[in-house]
Amino acid sequence: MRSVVALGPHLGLFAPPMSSEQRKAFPFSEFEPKWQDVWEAKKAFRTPNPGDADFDASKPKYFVLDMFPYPSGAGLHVGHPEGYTATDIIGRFKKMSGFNVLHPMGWDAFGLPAEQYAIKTGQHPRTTTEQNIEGFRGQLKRLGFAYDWDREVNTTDPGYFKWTQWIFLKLYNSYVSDEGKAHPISELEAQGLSRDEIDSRRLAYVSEAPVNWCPELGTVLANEEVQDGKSEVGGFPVERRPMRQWMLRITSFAQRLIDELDGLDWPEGIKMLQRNWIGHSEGAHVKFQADGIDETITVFTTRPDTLFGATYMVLAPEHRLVDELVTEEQLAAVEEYREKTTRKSDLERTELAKEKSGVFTGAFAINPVNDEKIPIWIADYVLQGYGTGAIMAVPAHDERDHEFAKKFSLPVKQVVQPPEGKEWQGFTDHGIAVNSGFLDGLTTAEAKSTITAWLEEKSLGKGTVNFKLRDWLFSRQRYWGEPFPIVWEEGKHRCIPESELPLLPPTLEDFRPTGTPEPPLSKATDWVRYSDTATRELNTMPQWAGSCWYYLRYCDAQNSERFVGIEAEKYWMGGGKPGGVDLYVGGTEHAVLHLLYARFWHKVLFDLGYVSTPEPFQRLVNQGLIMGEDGQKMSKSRGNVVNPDDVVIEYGADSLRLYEMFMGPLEQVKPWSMKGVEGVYRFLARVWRLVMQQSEEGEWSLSHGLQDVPANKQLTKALHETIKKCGEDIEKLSFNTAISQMMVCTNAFTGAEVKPVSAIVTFLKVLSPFAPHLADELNARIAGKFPALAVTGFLSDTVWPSYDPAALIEDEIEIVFQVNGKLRDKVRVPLAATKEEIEALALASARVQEFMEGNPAKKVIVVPGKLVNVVV
RNA sequence: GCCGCUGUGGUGAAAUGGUAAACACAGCAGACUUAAAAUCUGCUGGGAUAACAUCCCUUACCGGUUCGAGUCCGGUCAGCGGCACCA
Repeated sequence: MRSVVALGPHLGLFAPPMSSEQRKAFPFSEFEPKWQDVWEAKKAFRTPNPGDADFDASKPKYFVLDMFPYPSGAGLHVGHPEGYTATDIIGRFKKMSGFNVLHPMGWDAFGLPAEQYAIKTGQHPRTTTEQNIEGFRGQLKRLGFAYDWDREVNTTDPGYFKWTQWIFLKLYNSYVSDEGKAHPISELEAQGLSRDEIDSRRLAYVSEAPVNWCPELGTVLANEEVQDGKSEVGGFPVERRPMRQWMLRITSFAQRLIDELDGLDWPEGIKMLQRNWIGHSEGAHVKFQADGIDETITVFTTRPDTLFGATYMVLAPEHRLVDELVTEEQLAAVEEYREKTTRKSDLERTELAKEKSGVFTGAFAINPVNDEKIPIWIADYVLQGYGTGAIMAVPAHDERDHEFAKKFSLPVKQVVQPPEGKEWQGFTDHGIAVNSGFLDGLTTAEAKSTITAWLEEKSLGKGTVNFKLRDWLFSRQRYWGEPFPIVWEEGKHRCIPESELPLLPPTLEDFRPTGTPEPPLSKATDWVRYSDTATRELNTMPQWAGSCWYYLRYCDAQNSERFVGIEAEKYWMGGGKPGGVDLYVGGTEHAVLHLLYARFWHKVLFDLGYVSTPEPFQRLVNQGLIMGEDGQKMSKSRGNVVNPDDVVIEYGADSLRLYEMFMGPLEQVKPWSMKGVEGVYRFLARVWRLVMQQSEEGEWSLSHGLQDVPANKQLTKALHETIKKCGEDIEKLSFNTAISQMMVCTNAFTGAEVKPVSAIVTFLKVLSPFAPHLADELNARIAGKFPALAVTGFLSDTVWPSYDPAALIEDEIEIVFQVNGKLRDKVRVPLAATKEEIEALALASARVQEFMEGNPAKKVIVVPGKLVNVVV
């Protein structure tokens, strides 16, 4: 360190520090902002809609979507441009290939972080949100993305959330029919159903169920937002308490949300995550008569075939029948246990999962299949929220029940015969029913259907499908979100008329949480008062609301009459496939939450006839996380965060774009490398020098090597291979291999003395989706001297070049000779050589004969154009 | 524990069942330069050998299918991600 300091002044004396301009291998910092300005001024990426004068209805559409960002104060992260560059390349490529391309951008700007930042800094969230959006937009513009900024959406804009509220009204005023489709609630009114009956069927309804209350954040959270008993945002403890909340009946769509994944081009892994999350599980409800009192307890089981082995029953501590069942002697113990479990957070419950706990209620139930009296226990390993909150315990064939029975010395009775050599205790797989009366000898599958039919016949139970998915807790006690278009009067809710939308949040000086479950909107006393007798709903919607339908708004972002114009929606979301968006790129972190919620809303809108497809997103691709240079996840605390702005200043936007795509497959997790950025930067500089040359004084001018001559055979081949491979690779989102092909092509041209102009212009067209600034700049420079050979206007408006298959064919090809599958010799043969000729050549090869060691060829495999394998 | 994904040079990676390691990074050598940077050229998986000749080995590990396997099938191990008392 000391020597460097000491050297400083010396270097200063003999070598005055070069300006950074001179050190640059090509003047990207001059032309990149210039092109960005020109594109913006000329609206190069404006996308006309059906009905617009310049709309060409004969072209097919391509809707390519990014998961829109949450504009934080920290600004863009290198992870953002990864997906955005991928969609930008695809979008530009599709546009050049004759599609009308919709490639928009917007802001998911409501939500907790903005509100908390505002609280911390004392600014209004509207102010900080606007600042953050400014910052993000500026950063994105400096990367040269081909967005149609006229379609920008912002979830916090009243012109946007008016329609979020409008969709909520649709949910509020809809129910799900027996066929599982959403219908207007007016149908129920026409049937003369009572107010209470109607309210109990709305897709948006009020519930008093226990919810996840986070005192630190001052809000309730959805199950999906709670991880291990802590809030996903901030990691604060979450406790369960009953509160009056708005819920959305997503469970009514559970089966469709599973089934309709089939028609989507999504990664199997993501489909699996959604299926698991929804958690379809087939089984049966079984009714047990309580002994001595007039109550039945219904349990859910996936193994009705083991009913004969049920030796006790367990209810969740919160089960509504516990009070009725508990006996005098057990009352104190039960009370104590329930007290203890409700105090426990979810975190503690799972942490203590290793050790089973529970208490006997003193009551008994009758096993309907054999009239045995079995004890009823309560235990926290049975969850109130799943199934019926009660189980029949079959300790012989269920691990949890087995553990519990051992701890409390409850009887264990075998009812399934495992295959030879397996212990029956704790055997949970399928086998043969034993000790089970009329089920004996049946396989598990047969026993299941037999007992289910028996139960149904006797009205003791029935086959059921149960889901893990719960209804969606849709209200939050915070300020920075969409207010509900709902008012309360005499304890009843009703919606406000659509004409009163958008319902703006009140202007509040103090929007901090109240510290109680009372939402901050309660502080706006004037706003709260809707009429003399009615007050407004005080909760706001969760952040997910705005992102549930933003892709629809992009289709027609300025429409003030409708959430999206009918024609615009039909065109951009249509196309004959289940999903409307042709390509959706984003991170895996949204695999269950956003993607499930958006699908749910979309299906409701579809059923009600507002959109034309049953699914929102046809093809989904998850980009992989970009790790820090140290291979660790990027984070401020590790100090390994790469700021895209710094990369743009040092190497330019094209280098950043190209590097992000060259790192490796889009979907893969991969570490950042500044050396890698330098590598693609050097590649772009080589492309620059194909066209430009530098004088001694450092002035750039058009290269003398550029000449209006046809490319020779070798260069033509390299060029056409590049056109072909890049086109195919872009479709496959295999950008890294497309870029390496462009490098191969560039290396070939660099080696050539004379640079044929029109071939280079064609190459620039291929390069332009990846490095649009450089490509447009070089094309414009070429146009100065060769106006007839260069593209007029922007390369993004030109047509993607086609390749000539004939140019790819070589006169001679290399054939590999193998003996017993091992490479022994290679020869070049004319392309026209026949199979027989090649085989003869192989057998005549000295090397081949040497390794045949005088043995006769048992078999000769000839793969034309590839190889000959001689088997001896 | 269950489910999913991934294992290839020093590194990021590439390879319709057909020449493993394209393209890049790092490294080494050379050209240019007073010198350096930049640029250009060449070499660069491991081993045997006097050898730029030649041979052997090599895609986490074990086995199978095949004329031929990084690729297909079965098993094992490791890493990453998700779910986790879901009855």
